[in-house]
Amino acid sequence: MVVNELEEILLGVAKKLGYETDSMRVILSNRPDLCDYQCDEVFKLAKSAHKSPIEIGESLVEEVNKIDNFSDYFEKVEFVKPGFINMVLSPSFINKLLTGMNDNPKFNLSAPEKIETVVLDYGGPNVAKPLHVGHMRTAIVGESIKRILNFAGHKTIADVHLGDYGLQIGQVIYGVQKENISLDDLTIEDLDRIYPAMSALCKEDEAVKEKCAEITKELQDGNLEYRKMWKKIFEISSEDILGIYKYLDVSFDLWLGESDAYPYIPRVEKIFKEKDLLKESEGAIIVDVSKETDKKEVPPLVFQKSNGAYLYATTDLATIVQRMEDYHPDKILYVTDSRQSLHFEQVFRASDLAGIAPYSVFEHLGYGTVNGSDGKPYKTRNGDSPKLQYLFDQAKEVLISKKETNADMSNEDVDKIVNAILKFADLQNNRERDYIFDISKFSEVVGKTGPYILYTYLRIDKIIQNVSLDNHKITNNIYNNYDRDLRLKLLEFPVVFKNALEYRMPNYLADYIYDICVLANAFYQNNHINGLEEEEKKKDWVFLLALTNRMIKEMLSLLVIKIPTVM
RNA sequence: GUCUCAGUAGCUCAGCUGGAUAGAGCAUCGCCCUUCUAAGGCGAGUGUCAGGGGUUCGAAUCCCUUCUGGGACACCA
Repeated sequence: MVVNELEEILLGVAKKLGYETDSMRVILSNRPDLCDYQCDEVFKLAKSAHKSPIEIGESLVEEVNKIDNFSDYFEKVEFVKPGFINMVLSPSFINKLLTGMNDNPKFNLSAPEKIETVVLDYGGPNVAKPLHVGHMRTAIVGESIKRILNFAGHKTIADVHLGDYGLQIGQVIYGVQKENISLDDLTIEDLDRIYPAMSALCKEDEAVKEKCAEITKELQDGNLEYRKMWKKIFEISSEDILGIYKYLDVSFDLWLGESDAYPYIPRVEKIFKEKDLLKESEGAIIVDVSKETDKKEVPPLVFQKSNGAYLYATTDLATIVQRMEDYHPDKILYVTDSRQSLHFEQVFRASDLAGIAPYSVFEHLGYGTVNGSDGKPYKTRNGDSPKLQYLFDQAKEVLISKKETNADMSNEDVDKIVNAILKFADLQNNRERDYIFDISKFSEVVGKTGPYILYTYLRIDKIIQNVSLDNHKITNNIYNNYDRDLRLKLLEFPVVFKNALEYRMPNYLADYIYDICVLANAFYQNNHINGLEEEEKKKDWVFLLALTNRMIKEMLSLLVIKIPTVM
């Protein structure tokens, strides 16, 4: 990639001059009026060499200007006080890199040093409760990170990890019994109603809470009647969940859940017992996961409740055993609400203590709490959060009302655009931040939105459709600043992607796609291609736009967004 | 109480692995459709980057501290 090549040149020069350094870090210019790329290492060299940065910078720049193939890389390299090396790339360098990107299915992205097997745990819907906005977040962020990992060349295994065996099931079973609904008549609407009601009731009534816990425990112990009810609830919910994931184009390799971890619990118990890690405390079995170095108090992990039932932490540990045995992953990533960070800290530590999987295998990728426009968190347990389906319907309605012709679009295209609206609105947020959910913002179709990206793609597509490139090799020319800006932006891809991958931040890609689209819009509106008589220029530009669109399409797919046929 | 995350333009946010003049979208106000799709483009204005200290040649970014708000803190997930 660009920065590597530039770094190599500068490092070579620095070493030739006898400066002791092993890296000359080059970054994208933050003063595009002055240069394309900059290097700020002069300050550090000055410190270690006990010389003035000006002296060092000027000597470096002088030497760079003397290299044989200078014009293969640069148009200009200059030193600017107090210590910046400013580089302007030559057209031939830019175009050489673009050609390389065009010839490479991954746009010159280098292969990973080690191909890792990564298990991703996202989605995590509770059977028994309707999917709400928070579930879209985990599904989309998780799916996007999965696709980013795959694009980078890693191997992924995505597990939906259904919440299908915890207390919430006990609550729903209790509710179904209480309302005396026969299993054959049970519907998703019943579940939507019963879960929030029972959840609220448990908070008020201790006796009901105990009863629900009791049911949960008996279900886990194999009570046939409860087992039958569980199966039915599971089936109804799964159908609903599958439908929504299908709509969102989110898919999983494994459709497992907490219940599938149960067979592994005896083994987990044995491992912990052998290491003498299980302690009794207040009737419950716990694992002490605190460390002396802890700044805060880390409470023990509750392995088994005093009534004998198992909890989230135990099934998570059992799931880790299962995953290590079946897939030997290098990493296990969990995409959940960041409020669960303490829980995962406990589980990761317990796993490490017991030698199931070392702490370094795990990453908890937390995302911000879903808040309302008033800044307060949605109380999902009380059913206050809007259902996901409502969100889809709302976005669709706004979309259709936006343009008369939209009513004539195929359902398929409408769905793709609705997906683009929601996902781009979601993924352009930094996933770690709290998430203000505002339905009008999530139905927005103008500005920095999914539709803007799709619109740009389709316009470009229309322009390039009629020109055949016949293996055209771009010339050494760059024709104007609109043109140059777009070319330079495309070169940033490997760095942007690398950051998105390393930090697991899809919003880096979202921002980047948007930047490309802004420049592409400016480019084609100021440079008419159709009717151009200069054949080479025309083909150069079509080449550029074709590459732009290929990249947009590929990156949209990393954001789980598909392109419609028309808009 | 302890820990933790945040506070950036009127609103919603990006930037935070330290760099030169802090960026987008929305909203507001102009201009551009007989011209490859106006869901677009061009132009205009707005900031004590919560306050205070520190480290550094250089801080929105790192450290300390105060204020404000969110969240977590063993038998929920």
